[in-house]
Amino acid sequence: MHVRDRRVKRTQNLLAQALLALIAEKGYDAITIRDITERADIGYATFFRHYRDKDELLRDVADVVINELLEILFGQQPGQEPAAVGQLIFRYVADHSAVVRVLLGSRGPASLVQHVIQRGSENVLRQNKPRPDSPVPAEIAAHHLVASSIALIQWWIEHDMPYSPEHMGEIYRQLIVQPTLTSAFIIDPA
Amino acid sequence: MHVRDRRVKRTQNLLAQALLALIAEKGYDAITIRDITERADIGYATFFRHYRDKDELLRDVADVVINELLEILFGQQPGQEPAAVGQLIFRYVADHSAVVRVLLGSRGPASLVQHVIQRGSENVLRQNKPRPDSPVPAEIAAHHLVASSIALIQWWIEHDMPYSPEHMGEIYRQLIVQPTLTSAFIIDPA
DNA sequence: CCCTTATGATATACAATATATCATATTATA
DNA sequence: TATAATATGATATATTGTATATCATAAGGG
Repeated sequence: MHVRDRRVKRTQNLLAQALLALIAEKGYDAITIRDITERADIGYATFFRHYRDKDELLRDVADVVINELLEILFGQQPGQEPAAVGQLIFRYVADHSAVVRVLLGSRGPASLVQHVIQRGSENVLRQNKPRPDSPVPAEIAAHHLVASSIALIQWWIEHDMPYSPEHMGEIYRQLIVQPTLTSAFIIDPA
Repeated sequence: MHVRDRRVKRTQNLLAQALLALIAEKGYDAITIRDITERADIGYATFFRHYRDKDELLRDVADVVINELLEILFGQQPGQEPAAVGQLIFRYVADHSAVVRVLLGSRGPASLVQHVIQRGSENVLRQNKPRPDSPVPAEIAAHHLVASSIALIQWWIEHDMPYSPEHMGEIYRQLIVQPTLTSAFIIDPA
């Protein structure tokens, strides 16, 4: 197992941190590559030795967070208490609000949110059994579940988290999880 | 009432049509202002006599469609059949799929979708009476209703509309309208 | 019909991307 | 620790796209 050159790791870390800080400051679109390299105190040309463009760096940064969140959401036993899962989500978001705000917020690129929805839907479909007689196709239900979860998180973050994670978990259950599960999936109790 | 100079109207129309065509072809971000003016067969500098930048032109174009859609959704009597409203939405989308695909699709900018959600939520709140004892705040319910409607439309469009508007209307009712209304609003029958 | 104004064509300043080169410093590893 | 490999910094440069200014011409309004 090769440990990559420390210089590379250092550079990429500095670039990632610089990008996150800058998105929070002025939004993704307004950032130039020179902004990033100056903030990271890295030579301008060095950026292109690691990433083709801004988007590639962002994807790299985002993957870490996305995998972490998906792990929390789907890394556990299926058939778990839906309310408990909701609390877990909003606790995680609260604990990582700086980064999540950047990645899911309106200041980040839309493509990222689409990517998260894509990966989340696949997980939902993998872990839930569709109800055969439902007029709501499982694919749509999964997409709805994930997309509206993200929308709810976005609302919460953009309004500076005015309700507790517990409260949001309950809202999440009532507005999203319960209706989706009952109308499109078979609920298997533990 | 002043009728604006015909030349202005003509130029802005040409720019709008060019933008829509180009977004469909290669996505919003990839478009340059020179692309637009060449497609519209308009002088490059002329663009800036009408719009500050690409985004301003897009907003101008989008407002027409957004107002039309909101008119359909909320211009009618409240307490209407939810299923009927759902069908209206998906019929409208089907009839204007080229433009809607551009405006709500992944190739357009995220800010537009946020704007639609914002305006839609305000309308929902204005036309529905919140249930006082609900753990789900009306503001969140309204946001959820609109945001997940748009997500559903996006799914439908991006999958080339595999189900009929009637079927989508039923899915819409079951997955979104019914749960949202029952958990956060007072349903008043006609 | 005449005056106003929108447009086209063109030039130019400027900002940002993307690549190339070469000397230097850092790292891996034998 | 010595040596070879390579990542980095600094710099130059080509390219692309934005944004503004100017002036002659054409189109439209009253």
